[in-house]
Amino acid sequence: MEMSRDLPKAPAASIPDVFDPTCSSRHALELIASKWAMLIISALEEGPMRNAALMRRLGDVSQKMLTQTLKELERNGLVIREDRKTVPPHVVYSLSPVGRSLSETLLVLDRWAETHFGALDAARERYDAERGK
Amino acid sequence: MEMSRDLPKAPAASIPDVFDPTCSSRHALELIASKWAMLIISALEEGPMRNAALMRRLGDVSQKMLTQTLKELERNGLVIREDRKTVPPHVVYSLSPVGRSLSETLLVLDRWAETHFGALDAARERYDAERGK
DNA sequence: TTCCATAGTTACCAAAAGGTGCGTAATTGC
DNA sequence: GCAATTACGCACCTTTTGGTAACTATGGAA
Repeated sequence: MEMSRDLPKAPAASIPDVFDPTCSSRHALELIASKWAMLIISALEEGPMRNAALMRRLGDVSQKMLTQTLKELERNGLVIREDRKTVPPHVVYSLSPVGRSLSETLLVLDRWAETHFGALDAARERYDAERGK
Repeated sequence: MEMSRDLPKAPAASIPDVFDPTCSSRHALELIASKWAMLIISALEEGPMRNAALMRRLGDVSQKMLTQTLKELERNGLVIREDRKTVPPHVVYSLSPVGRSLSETLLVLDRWAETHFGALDAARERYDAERGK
């Protein structure tokens, strides 16, 4: 426990702040600021799922993006990947506790989208009508 | 109020569902699933701001992306742009009521990121250590 | 006269996101 | 022997995102 006498540059164990570009909470935000990450987390909130089930639930995700996004979420500890190492493959994805804490907020966001998308559509139409086509 | 006798194709005024690729609530989600949109909305929650103030608050956004993102948010009715048409220019951005309803949820997300980014960092380090670096 | 300030725009470029299609492994059922 | 199954990996391509730098307008200050 170093008691350094002067901390000329250190931001004093700086308070976490998403507005601080050097704070890695930014990275956390950018991780979920992705088209598929949000939906995958929300989907897994309904329970553990296999690859094919997730594809069906998300509707139009490509195999590549699903795998890729799941890998990133697993890497960051939000999703748990259980590979039963059988042939044919049997892999089950589920939320970690941290992932579950996030899914609650994301479901609120989903509900916001489902509630207000009409207002957005209307605003967009109005904007495009008067301003540029 | 047309009482059509049969609706063979119409999804019965389908319940809004972010998992439905044809539901424009998807578009609403994707709008905010952007690095800067989330932060801009959160920043404007602190009050109306001018271009320069937003740049300072966000720390590392480029002028181009700030303008571009603000324009999209304005187009979708989340942000209000007030141009006083003076020289030098004086433009004030603020949240619309719909934008404000969103910002509440986004602030929860910000706080989630600020709370859990440490866990994500640790998980990432572990993952990279054992699996491919 | 020349410079500054503000909030842009535009052209140009690099990087990342995202899609399609093909190959793969080992076991089960035909 | 042969096909189907499942969850990928890889190569190739297009689109979107994002960054830098240069240019714009105009009234007031130096």
